[in-house]
Amino acid sequence: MDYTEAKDKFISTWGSLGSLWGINKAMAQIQALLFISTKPLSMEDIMEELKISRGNTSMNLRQLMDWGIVTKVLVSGERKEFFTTEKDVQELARIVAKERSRREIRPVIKVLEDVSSIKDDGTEKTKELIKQTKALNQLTQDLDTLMNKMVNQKQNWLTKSVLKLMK
Amino acid sequence: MDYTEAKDKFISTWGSLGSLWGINKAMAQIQALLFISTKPLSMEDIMEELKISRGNTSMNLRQLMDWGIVTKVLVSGERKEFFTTEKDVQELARIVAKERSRREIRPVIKVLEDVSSIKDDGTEKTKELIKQTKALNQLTQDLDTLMNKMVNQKQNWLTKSVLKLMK
DNA sequence: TTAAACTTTCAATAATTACTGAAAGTTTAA
DNA sequence: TTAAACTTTCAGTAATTATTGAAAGTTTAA
Repeated sequence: MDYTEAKDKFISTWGSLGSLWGINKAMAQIQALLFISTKPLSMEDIMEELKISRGNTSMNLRQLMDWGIVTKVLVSGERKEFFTTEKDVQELARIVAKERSRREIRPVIKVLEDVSSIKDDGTEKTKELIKQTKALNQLTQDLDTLMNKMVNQKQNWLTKSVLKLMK
Repeated sequence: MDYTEAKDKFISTWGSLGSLWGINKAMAQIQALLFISTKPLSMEDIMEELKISRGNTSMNLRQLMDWGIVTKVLVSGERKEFFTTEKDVQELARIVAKERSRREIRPVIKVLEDVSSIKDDGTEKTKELIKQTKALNQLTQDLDTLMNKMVNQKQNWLTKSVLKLMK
């Protein structure tokens, strides 16, 4: 496997994987491209490399910036904008974990809290609904807490977490 | 909020959340319905409650069974099939974690291994590709290991994990 | 200023994914 | 057996989501 083949394989795999970490294909592919690039890329560069339109590139770069994964960089002497992504995988994972917690997990916890706190009218089905959504709420909150704890250990969070759990 | 409203809210929220844990809407809604039901439900029951077709119900139940989340139960005196889901949230989370590891994470690790082991031709871009995919591979494997460790603590895995990480 | 160089927006369209319903398949009771 | 009761399959269709490209918007250099 040569460079080009490996690069394409990485970008397309990472792209189709986007759904796993909650973003769309183009977004994931742009991030992948920047991730293995040795220097910041312009919109033209990205469009050409991934064969996607200007509009698509613009919208997805914006989203990546909203996530805090990609940043604009100024290249002196150049008028157009250039982009880079966070290059440290652990920092990247931290950002993704925090964003997903904020965007997806918290809102769910809110709904589970509302649903699980309806009035118990004494019927079996109401009791079951309350019991099960309470359990789900507890689990979701615990997982969210756990994730945030891991991710807030800053340096080498993963290694530290693995070590602690080995005991 | 009364029972029906709470139930509908739970089912629809859980359904739109399916993507978070990697399954489609109908699949997640069926699981949600079974999760708060006090007794096993037939295909008819599910179709009627969720207003979905027979075909859709059949296909999604099958998938839920493939995941190991839903099981057929025999109700004596009844000819048709009835279904229940795992009712324990922790066990449910363990199943989902294991399945996602098997279905999604392992295949990615495979690709990352292939890509990161291409021959270093000395160019900067090849070095960068190798370096970055190696880092990603390491991270992915560590997270997978961590997840499996947590989940294999069987009883009260979440609580135990949280406690260990608190230190 | 203004016009060239660049970016963003968004309506139209394409691609993907999910769903339906009827026909084919299977099981069971008589 | 057979026919009623049930489940599965899958081609066609609907719903959703992603993408394009051109017009509108913005910035900068002269």
